[in-house]
Amino acid sequence: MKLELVKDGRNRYRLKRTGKMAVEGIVYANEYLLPLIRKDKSLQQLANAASLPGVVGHVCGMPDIHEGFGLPIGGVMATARDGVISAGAVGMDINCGVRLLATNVSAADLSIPFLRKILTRMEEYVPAGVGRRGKHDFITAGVFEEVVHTGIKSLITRGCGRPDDLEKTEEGGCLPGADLGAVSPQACKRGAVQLGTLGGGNHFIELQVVKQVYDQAAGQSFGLYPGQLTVMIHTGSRGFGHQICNDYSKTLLAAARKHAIEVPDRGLACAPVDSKEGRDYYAAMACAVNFAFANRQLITHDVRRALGDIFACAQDELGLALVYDVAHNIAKWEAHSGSKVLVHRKGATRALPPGHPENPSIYRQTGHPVLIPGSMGTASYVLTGTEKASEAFFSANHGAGRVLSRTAAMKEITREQFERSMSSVLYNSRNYRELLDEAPGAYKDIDHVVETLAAIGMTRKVARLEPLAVIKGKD
DNA sequence: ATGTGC
Repeated sequence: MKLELVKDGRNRYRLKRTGKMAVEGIVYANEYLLPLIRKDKSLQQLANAASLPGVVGHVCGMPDIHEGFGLPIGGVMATARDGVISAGAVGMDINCGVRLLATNVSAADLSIPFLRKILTRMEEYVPAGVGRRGKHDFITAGVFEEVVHTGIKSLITRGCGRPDDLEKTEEGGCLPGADLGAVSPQACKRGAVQLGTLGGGNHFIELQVVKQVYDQAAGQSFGLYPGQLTVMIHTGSRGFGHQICNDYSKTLLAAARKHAIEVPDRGLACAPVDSKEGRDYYAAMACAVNFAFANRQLITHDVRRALGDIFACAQDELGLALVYDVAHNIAKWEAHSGSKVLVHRKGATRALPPGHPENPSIYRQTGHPVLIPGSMGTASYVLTGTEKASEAFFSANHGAGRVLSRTAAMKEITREQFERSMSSVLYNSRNYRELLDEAPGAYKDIDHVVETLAAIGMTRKVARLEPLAVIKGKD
């Protein structure tokens, strides 16, 4: 199948309908990003998604798009009530997402040894790395079950958080419709012991400094100002979501066959939204979504404790207010152009415009914060959405996006390149090879990625954050 | 992303 990508305005391309595509694709890229996007199977994967039953509007590729399992990472696909739901279009790490905490501390006052002390204490409190288990004894099987059904509220009522954390989390930290009855015993077994752990790969806890505020009003509303120390947390649903995605990829493949749905790629295995298999996947996915919100909540609690310890003061003297928490691997029912559609975002962030009723009331005027983590040596951004993003179901990119696979990064990036790219950032590893697959050189240029949408008014830049010190999971 | 495994 020959794919045709036609430029249609600045930084915007239409992927024309061909073969079995029911809708067109839209891809956002500038001149630097477009050749990178053409290098892998992203466009073919978008075209595959466009052929699924009940897909509506456009399938969209964000500027950080790259090849994934089924739907590309950086992809958005919406389906109607009579359409399908796909686990591969949500991703392996269900509700992978980002949180930002704002301190009232000036970053310039912090010495390198002091930052190192904070890193060490955070590492003590938050287990990091593949397969690690959580340290909080109160997370019994009963609490786990409560958490997956009620999200972050159950942790906040147990003293692991503040009341205002609730309204500063997407969906209030709980996606409705979760049912642990739809989750395999194996997934429960993995999940119950992993709450409050960081994981590996691109997950991190990072100390940052607000380098620039572009939008004073939004910056003020979000509590951000130049020179301020912030903490960013990037993690997801760990082995729990991973197991659910694997389990349901098989279930949904069989279901597609049963319902006579032609699946263009097993990564896009799917079932009708309104079938037993479709409803079960949604109920299981919602469990993993709530687990991931709770995971970031518990890590937030541990980060607040760690900073309180090292600064030797009460936590709230340091501020440490939650700015916001966004999901970037999720499927949700949302109203778009007057009808409810199931928006699958995989490596894409919801970005509601100012005034949109789904914004939390404290951010109604500005639009909620959209958090975009860079790679570990590069800047992160805080953005807001705009009305112009409606064609993308109010979505923005989710990060920088890979440009080298993990294996390619291990082969191609030298020690000198790694050390140069990390020269101004503290990190928690003695051996650079442990972090090579996450080197800044393995990622696209975050400034290009963010600018691609900002330049055409699909997002507005609010603040740029630069890394000071980072904890990554190591094996 | 992930006990990196059908």
